Amino acid sequence: MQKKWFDIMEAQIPKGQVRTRFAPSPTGYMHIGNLRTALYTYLIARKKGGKFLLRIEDTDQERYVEGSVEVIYRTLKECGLKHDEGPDIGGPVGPYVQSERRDIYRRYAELLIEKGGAYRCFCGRDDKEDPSEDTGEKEKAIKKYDGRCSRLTQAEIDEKLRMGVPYVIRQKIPREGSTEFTDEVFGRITVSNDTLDDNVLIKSDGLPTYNFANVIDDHLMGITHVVRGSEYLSSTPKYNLLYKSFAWEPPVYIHCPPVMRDANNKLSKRRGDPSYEDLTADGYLSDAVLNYVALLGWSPGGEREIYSLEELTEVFSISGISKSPAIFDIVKLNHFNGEYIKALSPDEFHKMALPYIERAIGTDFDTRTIASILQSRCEKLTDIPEKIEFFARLQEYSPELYKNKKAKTDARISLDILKSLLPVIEGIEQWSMENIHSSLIDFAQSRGFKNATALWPLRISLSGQAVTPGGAIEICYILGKEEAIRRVKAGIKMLENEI
RNA sequence: GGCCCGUUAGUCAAGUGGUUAAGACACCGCCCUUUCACGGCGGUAACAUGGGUUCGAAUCCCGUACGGGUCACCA
Repeated sequence: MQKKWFDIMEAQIPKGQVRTRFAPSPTGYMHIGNLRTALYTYLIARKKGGKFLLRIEDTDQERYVEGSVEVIYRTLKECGLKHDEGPDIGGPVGPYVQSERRDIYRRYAELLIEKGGAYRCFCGRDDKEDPSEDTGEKEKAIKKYDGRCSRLTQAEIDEKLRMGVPYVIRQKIPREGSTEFTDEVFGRITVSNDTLDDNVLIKSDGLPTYNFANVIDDHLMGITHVVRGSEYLSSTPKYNLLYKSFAWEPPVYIHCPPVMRDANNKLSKRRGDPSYEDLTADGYLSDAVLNYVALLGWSPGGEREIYSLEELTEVFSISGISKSPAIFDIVKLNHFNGEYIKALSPDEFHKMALPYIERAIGTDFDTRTIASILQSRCEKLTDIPEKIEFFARLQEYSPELYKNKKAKTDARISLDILKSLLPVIEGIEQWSMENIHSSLIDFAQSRGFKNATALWPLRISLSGQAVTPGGAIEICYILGKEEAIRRVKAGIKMLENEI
């Protein structure tokens, strides 16, 4: 008894395990919404002890962008979304790149024709409209394909085939009845079949459309849970009809609402919204981005917000996914990032901050001390340069800065303090944080000043700015004795001229 | 336009017939502090709307408004 080719294919499908897939198109960058889809997909697989696969959907050769597959690999890796099967690591149901599965789609399309779920269409491109450009108040598509080729006789078909008339393969949608399915997020959805079109399954270039490739691959790869954006919600009935024609079991569907830039528009790279790599380039930590993104459209239910990937795996549940769109709020991401930065060990933070520190002020400073005063004060790594610039270069500043209500200082008091502070600083033998600290605090006490009163003018003279990372003592230490003295003297001179 | 879906503070959101309607970000105030920040404490602020059902509705039903998705040889 000879086995049919499709029996052989079927036999390879892994059974009895949860299998999910992230299936991006290689368009050049990782969209935030895509990253979130990848995360949820990963989480569902891990939570149920299943497999998470990566599949590249490159059936549209016009949109293919060179190098974008690498972007996908890199992003998944940086985020810790490790896939179990994929183009780079292989697996039992490869190939994992759609353009390499051409023959498979072709054979299944023909099988579908035999089963009566599809037909060849010789009509040629009907040049409907170019949907990429809005022609104002365009007539909305009432133009459904009328299905005329589905009524061709076998003789007519053979004739056209013999003459080499180019064709596509279209899905044959029942004209009557309705199709329904249950989405884990949106619930039961029913649509009338007459709203569905006989869509193209195999294009004239021989490659499948998403509509087809997706179904074939998900089935052949044993995908049990399909996670994707809600834009696919309305075409899902067509996919289910395909499953039905093949007599295959449809997967569990999990459609996610879009991530928005504002109330009316999706996040859009074209309109300047950041992608994942824009964010990391801008000083955001992968873990923070991932944590924030997890909470955009999903909630664990409690009050906690900070979760590592591992913890997310524990608490994630499909029922926590929201039906309504969520607006991406960079301000809240900043907060998350700040929290992640604070949670870093001093060593880790120093390592991450070092390039930014060196770029801003060179290599002549005690970068560990600088990092230590920076860590609780920045939300992004890119905040660093502007905060520490003054260490390298004291900018001109206004004597007004010496006046401070809370510290109870003005120019005159400041001048007095600076003058008496100068010998104190000059007298510090061992230039250590402890010594500077005790000398300065002793000075304030012996003169009966509040610490703030004594240290405000000092910090101004050292930094030339009202807001600095760290206080006078840290800044003194970092600048070094010689430079500190030089700046104090400059401050004195300035105040003398002022008064 | 047809079909599908959604709507709790500025934003993310909890909430599944009875709550003083959580929490977080942002904002404001106070405290702490060598500034800012961190931290602590407190505050402003929400159930789109109209009808039902019910002793009782943010929660259930219907309508309205607003918003989104989709209607490709794109995914």
